Amino acid sequence: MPSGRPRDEDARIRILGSVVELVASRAPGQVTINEIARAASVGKQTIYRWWPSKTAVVLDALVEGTMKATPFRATDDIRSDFERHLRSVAVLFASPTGSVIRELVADAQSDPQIADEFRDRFWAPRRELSLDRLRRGVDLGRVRDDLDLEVVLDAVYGPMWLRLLIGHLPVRASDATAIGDAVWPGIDTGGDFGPETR
Amino acid sequence: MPSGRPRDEDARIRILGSVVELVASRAPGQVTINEIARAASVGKQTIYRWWPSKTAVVLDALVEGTMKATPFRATDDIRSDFERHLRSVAVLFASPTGSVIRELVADAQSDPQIADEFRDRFWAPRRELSLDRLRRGVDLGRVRDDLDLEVVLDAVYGPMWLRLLIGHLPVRASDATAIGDAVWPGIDTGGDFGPETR
Amino acid sequence: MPSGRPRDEDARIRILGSVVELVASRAPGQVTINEIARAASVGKQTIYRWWPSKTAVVLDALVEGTMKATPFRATDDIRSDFERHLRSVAVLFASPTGSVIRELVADAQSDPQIADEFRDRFWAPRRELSLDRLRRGVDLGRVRDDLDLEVVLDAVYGPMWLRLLIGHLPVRASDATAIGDAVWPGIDTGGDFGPETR
Amino acid sequence: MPSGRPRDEDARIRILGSVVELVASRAPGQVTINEIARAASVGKQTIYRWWPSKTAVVLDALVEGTMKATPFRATDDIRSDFERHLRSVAVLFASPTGSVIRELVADAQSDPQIADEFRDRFWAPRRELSLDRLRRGVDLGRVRDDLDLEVVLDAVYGPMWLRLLIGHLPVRASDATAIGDAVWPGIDTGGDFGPETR
DNA sequence: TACTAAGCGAGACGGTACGTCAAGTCTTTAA
DNA sequence: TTAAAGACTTGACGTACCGTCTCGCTTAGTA
Repeated sequence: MPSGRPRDEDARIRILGSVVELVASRAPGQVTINEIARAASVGKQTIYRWWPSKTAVVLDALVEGTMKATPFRATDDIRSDFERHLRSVAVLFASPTGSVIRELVADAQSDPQIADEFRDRFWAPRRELSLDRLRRGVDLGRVRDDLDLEVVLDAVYGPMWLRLLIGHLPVRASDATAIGDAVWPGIDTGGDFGPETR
Repeated sequence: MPSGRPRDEDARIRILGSVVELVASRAPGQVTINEIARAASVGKQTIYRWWPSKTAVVLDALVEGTMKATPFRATDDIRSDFERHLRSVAVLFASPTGSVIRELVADAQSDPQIADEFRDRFWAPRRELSLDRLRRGVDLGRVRDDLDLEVVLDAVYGPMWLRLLIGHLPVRASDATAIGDAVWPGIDTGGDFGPETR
Repeated sequence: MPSGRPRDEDARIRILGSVVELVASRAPGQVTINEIARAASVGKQTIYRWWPSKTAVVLDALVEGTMKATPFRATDDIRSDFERHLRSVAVLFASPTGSVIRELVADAQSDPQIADEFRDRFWAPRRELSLDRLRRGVDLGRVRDDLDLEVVLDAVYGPMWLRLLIGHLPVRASDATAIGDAVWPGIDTGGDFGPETR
Repeated sequence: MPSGRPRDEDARIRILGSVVELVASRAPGQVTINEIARAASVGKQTIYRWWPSKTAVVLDALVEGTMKATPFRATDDIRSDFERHLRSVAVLFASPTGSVIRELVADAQSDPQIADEFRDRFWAPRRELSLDRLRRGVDLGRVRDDLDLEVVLDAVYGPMWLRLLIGHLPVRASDATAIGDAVWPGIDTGGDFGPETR
């Protein structure tokens, strides 16, 4: 039985909220721990008690805030499911959360531990969902079964991620269709199974 | 006619060399200007005299060091040209230069000016070459003409870049073929024009 | 031959000056390094580059500022020399420097190294002068030669120091005479040698 | 009639005991409230419920622990009484309590309130006893009646206090005699009244 | 051959944020 | 209501880098 004052759950929420707010309000990487603490009306020590670094807080804020932001609709029209998902990814990337992700990927370059956690807690769960959907397509006989599915996913989501991180082009929900147009014909079996047909 | 002592070209070379060496030797983003200066046996001021910031040095080191590292072979077998190029990209990303690129993309997230310069000096020139190759394919009638070519390029190079930046999978030259297998069938016109045929 | 930018002597002077000013302006021990740095228009690092701790700065400020504040007049009238010296000590203790000394003695209680330095650099030189004067009195046959001179000095200066540190009574220059009246008759040989006589 | 759980008297004793123990075991001023609480197996709040600050606890520990440690023998041999007292003071200063006193005097330099309390509760009661003894000597005609008795006491006890606080010489019981030798001849009336004579 | 102008290595400078530490307060459960 | 436990806010600490500055010295071109 734990004794002593329990962790202040409200403080935790205020901290994560302030992180998203601050990261979105300026260039990522320009947010300081002091600012977060002040914005959340919290002592710096309270942050360091529960997170090992600023980036760890940002990661928590990201994971917590986007757990259900990009759901996958599961129909038998796999391509359509993906395009729909791509659209929700685009919306997410264009939102303040997009800045949080950029900040995090940047920090992950210099901290392998953050990189691991980012992949485990943010990337992998989403990836798994996409992979499931793709495998379902293979099972249905609508997606080729001779492909490296990891490569397929990288090709499908690559455009969105690259534009977020490189910035050579804007991230637009409307590109979801263009991605489908470019990638899907090479992916599907070409069979005519009704709703899958185009 | 300029008087005074001329710029020490050797110092410039030592600086750019030390940058690559140091960035490769540890987690990117952990390299300090002081270390670079010390490693290059150079005063810090000499760096700031010629570059506005540490990241600018890194960018120069990158541009200088990769000017000819990923050449594009130009044949009429477009797919083959791309796969060959992808292989050279993989080799580059796996080399110390890969770390330099990661460092730079990380820094670009927080500094729009760096982002601009990175795109102008590193990304765009390569992109242009790829785009030219792709347009040539369209002209030859071997690549579909109804596609958003930017999206196609993002899909083709996305896997390599994503693996470099996210690290969910290793960057391997052998994946070049898998990328071709997954993406190309949706790109080409399916016509039988000889060398292009598969 | 030293290379690099030389130490900024003006900064050193500003720092020591600000220390005295700040220590005098409030309760000793309430002065922070940040305040000193700000008041001296100096980076905190500049302080830490040259002194290991705040207290070391305070000690330097004290030693530097009082090197000649309490001179000893050397006549053959030993008692008179001491009373004069006691008066200058009282004046020193009542000045801002008094606060600096209190701060320093306080810090010395918790840091043996500071205590050593304080004794070596502030206490001992003054003590030596007093001891010399007293020995001269012995040589002249006007001060008893059967006494522990260290004890005598502690008894002579004890009242001033105790009042500075304990604060049970004010430090007044006029007490110099009272101290002479109380202690001297037990110290001198009682002989009548002219100016020494009372 | 008070309800609720009664104050734990044992906790109070454990706290004061731990303070003395801890202050003696390291450089004074390095003891934290957390350590005291832990050593006394007590919650920090229990300390703050009964004392306003850490230093107040230390003061209580001092006053409580030394209430009868330096008694004054009252005979008609005033000098002898003082020397005996000086010896007990030396013993006290050399004991763990000496460290407590040093800590307290140090803290008193930066906190006038602590300084007041220290003087009221520790210094003044002892001082009053000494003063009484000295006045008795005046009444007996064995101590000069033309002296500032406060100055006399500062001169008599100064050596012990100075050595405790400055540390230029050790505090030794044997110095009590040397102090008597140096100071007393100037204090007494020189008359031959039997036991007082030397 | 001197003089002038700029570059050079070195390292101190003012400044900002960091992550740690202790003080004193608050909030829980148990007695 | 008090106690132990321990989380809380606050604010100073000492460190690390940044980008700028100043020193003595070097390396050209100009006079």
